[in-house]
Amino acid sequence: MKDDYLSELNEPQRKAVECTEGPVMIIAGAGSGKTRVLTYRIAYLLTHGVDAFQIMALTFTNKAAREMKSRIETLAGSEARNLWMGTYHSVFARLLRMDAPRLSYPSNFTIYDTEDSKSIIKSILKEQNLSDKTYKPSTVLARISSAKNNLLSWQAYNQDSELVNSDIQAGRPMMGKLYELYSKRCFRSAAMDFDDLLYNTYLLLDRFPDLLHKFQSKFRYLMVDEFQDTNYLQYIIIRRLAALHENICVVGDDAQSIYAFRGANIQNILSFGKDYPDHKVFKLEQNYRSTATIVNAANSIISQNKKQLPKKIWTANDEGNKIKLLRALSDNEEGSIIADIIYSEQMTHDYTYRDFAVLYRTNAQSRALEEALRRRNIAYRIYGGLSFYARKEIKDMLAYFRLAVNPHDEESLKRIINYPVRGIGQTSIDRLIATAGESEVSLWEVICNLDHYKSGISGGIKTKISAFADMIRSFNVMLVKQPAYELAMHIANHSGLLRELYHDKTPEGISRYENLQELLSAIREFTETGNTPLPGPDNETPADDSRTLDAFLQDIALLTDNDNKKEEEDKNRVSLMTVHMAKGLEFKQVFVAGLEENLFPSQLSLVDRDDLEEERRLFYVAITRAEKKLYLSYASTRYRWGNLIGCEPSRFLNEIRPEYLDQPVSAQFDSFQETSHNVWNEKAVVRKNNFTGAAQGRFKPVGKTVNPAPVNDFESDDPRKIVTGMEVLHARFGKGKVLSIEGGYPDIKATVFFQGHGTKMLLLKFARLKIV
DNA sequence: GGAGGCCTCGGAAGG
DNA sequence: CGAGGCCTCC
Repeated sequence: MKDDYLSELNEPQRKAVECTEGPVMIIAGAGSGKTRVLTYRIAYLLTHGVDAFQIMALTFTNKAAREMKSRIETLAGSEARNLWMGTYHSVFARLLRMDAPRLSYPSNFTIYDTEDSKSIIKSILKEQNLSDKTYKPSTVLARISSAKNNLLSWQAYNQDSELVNSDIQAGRPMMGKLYELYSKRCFRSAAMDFDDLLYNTYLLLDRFPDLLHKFQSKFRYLMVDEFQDTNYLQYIIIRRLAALHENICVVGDDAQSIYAFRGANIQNILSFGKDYPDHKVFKLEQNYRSTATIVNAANSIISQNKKQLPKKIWTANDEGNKIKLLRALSDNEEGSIIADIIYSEQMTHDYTYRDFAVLYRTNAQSRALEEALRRRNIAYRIYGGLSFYARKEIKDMLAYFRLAVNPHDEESLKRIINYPVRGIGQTSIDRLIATAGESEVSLWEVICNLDHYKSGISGGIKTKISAFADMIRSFNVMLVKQPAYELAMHIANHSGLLRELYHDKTPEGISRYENLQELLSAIREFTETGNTPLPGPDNETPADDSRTLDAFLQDIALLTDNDNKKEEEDKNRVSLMTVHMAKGLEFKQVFVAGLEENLFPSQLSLVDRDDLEEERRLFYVAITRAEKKLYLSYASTRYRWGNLIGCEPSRFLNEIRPEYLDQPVSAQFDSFQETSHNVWNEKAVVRKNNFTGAAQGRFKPVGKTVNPAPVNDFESDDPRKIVTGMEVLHARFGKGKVLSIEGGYPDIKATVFFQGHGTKMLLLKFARLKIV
């Protein structure tokens, strides 16, 4: 009875679920029920006598972990909460919280995000008088990151003549030194960056055999999702952990590896076979998601790649519709066509907005799509963009919280020592940092002992610094006895941050204040219910420890995506996102926009064969998101950094066998049927706008204006009325004069007279007009 | 300390 | 073109 759910699986899926002992590799094609197999496998272990805390399951994202965990709970009961399930970073951070003191780190170490890391590098560059042009912080960080992911400490890095020479060749001889300084600075701040969470876990297991043995015995079963996106270091760690029991199960699909540019290593799939010669392989090749046409088209594309594991994805689903090719004259028209189809599909068929997704290669493409959807009042949601916890005001508040927990955290200290303003200027801060660096102690250490360290700071400022230190210390003292919410409120009020934002009555200021309130409510909820957005297993956390601000910070440190936005996801909206973000999702109808050479595939990938193969896998991921209908669209012109450029259809379109398409791929656009939306909506630049009358001072031209010309008299502030009579410059027709207009700000359709070209209907862009 | 000017640069993105 | 960083000026 307890195994009822197994009947929902097909033969290969069931075998993969039931083969729990020994090394197992599951190759799971797109739409083959990969997540289902993984969840059922864990549920199967739980219902067959394995304790949840003996299972470690690693996922690619927090979201995947959360979803899988709740599904396991419905299958196998609340015991599932005790699983060690999460991302590599969250699971390893939890290990490190237990044993970091072995590495001379405190258990309450701070976790630095990428922004913190870059900021450290910037300040090191400044101190070392190095240019951030030759040493771009992102490049330096990437180099350090890749060193750690190849198990190279800064000492080992500097002894590796090949690396040192390649840095010298690249004109960056100081790279090794920067790695050293960066590592030391993180250590002094009692902080780890994302890579340290992996690297230090490795060190812990490598240096301390007792710990290695402890964890090896504890975790009898290991499972790894999205194995194709695992990097070398991650693989080394799980191999170590699995060495005793060798119950290791990896699940992945080489055809969907789209993160090689970030260190993911498909090679791991091959290494697995060598490292575990007696491993079993299960291939999940039946696709349940898509129509036969879509599956076949996807196969015809991916087969162009040389590097791939042999497998044959098939489906028993209906043939379905042919793939629709959409050709547009411009990026804006592409948006219009897509929006029109979405509108009519949901009107005439049994579809609703949430069934649609528009996928694109670059974020910049979203603008034209958004405008088209907005114009038709179609609700949409853009995935990606700035996450809640990345906002300035949130990071400021969190910096206070982090300092209360760990005052040595230099990045947080620098961030808020003079925010709100308390008269500690940049010069003083620089002096303090320099002093800390010379004495090799933390910034906090210097601030607490101003008279001991010779920093050259005057008495008056010393007093201010000491007052700040006293405040932080008082927060720190409250940490142990105050519940998270009360302490957070106390800090928000006594730091002056809340007051600072309360008095800012600009729209942005109000929004920032609201965001802070939202953060405080989240902490309140955490304090009252213990709920955090992160699926952290809590069985080993002492109960009295679980509602402190410290615990809250730990829970959110590794949370970056738009989580706890449950109600957002319930809304009925069209989804807009990059193909990368779409991995793991599925939609009834999918549009892939911008299928043009140099865009998808991106021009940066065309130099390198491997990059092109990854680009093709990306395309494969895009089209396999579709269940029922797939549309591929391309435009003949597109705005790129303000310039209109000509585009050709993507080579990928020609790699699809023509029988799966509704029409041949063609670069000819002449025969395209005009609709009300695609007449002449190419952008024109407004050349002239010296406003007079009522609009003067209300509308301000942003950017350069040329050739001033008289503007019609007007009474209204309505920019639509201002436009008439204006001179515009068009990419194709040159200068013209606006005769009449329709529509609304900021996109106004105008009839324009061009000498030699007659009158044309144009879309005028008013993005350059700012209301003041 | 904040607003505005000038310069640079431009792929995608989890933790 | 537009975002972000840095510099200057008030």
